[in-house]
Amino acid sequence: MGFREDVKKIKALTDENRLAIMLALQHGEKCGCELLEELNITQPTLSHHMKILADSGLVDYYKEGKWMHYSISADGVKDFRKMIGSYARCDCETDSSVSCGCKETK
Amino acid sequence: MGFREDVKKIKALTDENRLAIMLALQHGEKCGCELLEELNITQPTLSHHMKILADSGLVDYYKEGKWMHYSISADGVKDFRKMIGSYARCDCETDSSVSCGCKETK
DNA sequence: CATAAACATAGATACATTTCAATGTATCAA
DNA sequence: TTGATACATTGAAATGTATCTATGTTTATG
Repeated sequence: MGFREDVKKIKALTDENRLAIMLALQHGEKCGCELLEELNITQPTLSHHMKILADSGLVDYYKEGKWMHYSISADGVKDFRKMIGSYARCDCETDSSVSCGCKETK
Repeated sequence: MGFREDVKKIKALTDENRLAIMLALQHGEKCGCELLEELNITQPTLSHHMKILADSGLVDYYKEGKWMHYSISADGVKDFRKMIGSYARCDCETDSSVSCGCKETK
């Protein structure tokens, strides 16, 4: 099975600074230098975190002049929550009209 | 702010074996020795992972004789998804009837 | 062109995580 | 009591991650 990609995506949210960044972007896009002012980290460290968030699909970005503009990806967070829901759920919540996606053993 | 607890919980799902365990428990409880047969890991490694999942609140357990019975915590996964949703969401999804929980700056 | 601002990359350090072998503990059965 | 099963704990090795300083790149401005 291929959980590797899912693990990689979930790891995007396993850092206190990255959680703070997700909240900071929740009301619209910001550039790196704005985020830098809110987070007590250095610029290379921010660059590192933004790369991880962007790679996960949770954050979109575009370059304008010398600025990088970051924002929450609407599709990214939607897909992310759906993926999380496929692991963090129990039988009593299963939608019986939909295949559970697992192979019945025995 | 205290993201530490949330990071700790999210880390519960950042391991391929632990994702496999969550799926394996999705249709009801299992004991450790059953999980051991499905996962190519040693018994101490399983013990390690189950402790992490139990600490996160995603998995419940009880001891019966020499067996540990593990199961998905319905409340645990519900709270987990809610917590994830507080970070993995964008403005366009915000329920306008509810406070966003952030301090308006400027 | 020279300088400054915004960002990326490289390398190093400190720390965390996963895993296993070895060993300990608890429970049950003969 | 002896032995077997299920599970936990300890300690070590390998690997991964977060962070910084130093430096490079790109873009705009004087």
